[in-house]
Amino acid sequence: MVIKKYIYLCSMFSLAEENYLKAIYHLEQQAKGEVSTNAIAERMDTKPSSVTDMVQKLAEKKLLSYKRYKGVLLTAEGRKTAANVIRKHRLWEVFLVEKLNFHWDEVHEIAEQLEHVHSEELISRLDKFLGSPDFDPHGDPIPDKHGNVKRTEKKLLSELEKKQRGVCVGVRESSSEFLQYLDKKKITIGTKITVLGKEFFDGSMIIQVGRDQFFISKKIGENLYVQTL
Amino acid sequence: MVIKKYIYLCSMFSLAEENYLKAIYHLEQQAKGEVSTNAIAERMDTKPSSVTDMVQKLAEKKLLSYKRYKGVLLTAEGRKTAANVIRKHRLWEVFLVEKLNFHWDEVHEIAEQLEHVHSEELISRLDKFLGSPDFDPHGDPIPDKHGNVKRTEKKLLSELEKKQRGVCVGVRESSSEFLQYLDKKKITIGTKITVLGKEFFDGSMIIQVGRDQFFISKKIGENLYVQTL
DNA sequence: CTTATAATTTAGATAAGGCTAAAAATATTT
DNA sequence: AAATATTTTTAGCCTTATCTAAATTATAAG
Repeated sequence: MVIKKYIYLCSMFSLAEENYLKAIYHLEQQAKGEVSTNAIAERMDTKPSSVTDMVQKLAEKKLLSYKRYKGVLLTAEGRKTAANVIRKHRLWEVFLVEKLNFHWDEVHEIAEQLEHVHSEELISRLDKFLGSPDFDPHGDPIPDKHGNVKRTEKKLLSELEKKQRGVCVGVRESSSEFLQYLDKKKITIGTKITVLGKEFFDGSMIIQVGRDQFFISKKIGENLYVQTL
Repeated sequence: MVIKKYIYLCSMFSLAEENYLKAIYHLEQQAKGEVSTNAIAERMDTKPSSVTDMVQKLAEKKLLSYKRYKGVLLTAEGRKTAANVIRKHRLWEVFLVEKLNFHWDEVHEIAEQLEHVHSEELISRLDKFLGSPDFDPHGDPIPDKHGNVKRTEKKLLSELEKKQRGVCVGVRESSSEFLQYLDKKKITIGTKITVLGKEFFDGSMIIQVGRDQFFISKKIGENLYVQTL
């Protein structure tokens, strides 16, 4: 019965470290370039001073590069580690939705715990059990075991087909009216959009944004860039 | 993104607390009466002084009764909490073996992590998904959601007399070495065993398993539970 | 090109959980 | 019943991950 300690000695990173790496990974994606201490603190609902401490620790472990007052960037090692946590998170989400019939908006916080269970073998078998899915229930891509993510090209929202999902990555027209419209509909960079229906004859669509579902005209769809998921 | 903290606020007990309760629960079973600080320390591979600290904390939370120098006893609340952790552990073990095709001697340490994932709904759905099993892959009973355990009339193989028969229902020691030994001898849950001979002076036995007959030492017989036929 | 503001870091503190060494209580011998 | 041995507890310290408050650096404004 000397098993408990063994587990934690073997798991290379602590829960907190994994959560920091994951947060930084996500922040690096959306805002290319160094990630600021403040941004990390905000995302993790913690204080900037705490972030500084942890970031210094992670820098010592070569998981990221850090220069004071300059922000951080994950190293290859750090990025791979983060991707692996995200891989676990998303695979568990698939499990929860596909096998345990959870609704896709109920699974996040449970997966948030499951992602920290350490066992390569477990994840390998879970992946196989689920049929090696490429996307989680929210449409986010599942990194492979090497931490590589299938990158998708950006398209116009109007190019998506029914049931496809995309993340808003930009606009083609940036008129005030259009941006105000997007604002009203709570669409911004990073917002995930699901196409629920598409009308052939006028190019209009029914889309889902967060929990809201609504109608958009062809003109809207042709002015919004998305990255398919 | 304020989810992380919520989880830990909502989970009433820490990882360490749950592990203590579980250890004390198991110790209460085998050695009726108060459980000593030392016994807990030994089982948890920690120091008696650390146990004293934690035990005082758990006593304040009314999970156990504690008088210094006298040992501890779980309260109804503490016992229920421990049983719930054990329920989760054993359900996950069933999942790992039945669904992910792990071998029964590989699942303990993974379940040791999974048991601390907090979500009543998750366990309820997992239980249903697995067909509400009554026993884990080692033959140990799975407590119900109220913490009640179905007690079975199980004996140690070593308690059987010559010519008696029994079905293997579990193991007392679940070390990897022991489980692998059983595997080599093709003994698993449900295997029928016949005692062909018993040596008084060293407690060894000759048993029949399927068509094979072989010798087992006292130590083997004292770590294998059977239900007499 | 200074000054004001915002972002970031440092210093010192806290809480959880654990450890060592020493003290105190209980058990066991003689 | 006293002496010794064992068990248990106390006291004080360590580490991790967090916080607050104060100091520092960068950035923006005048």
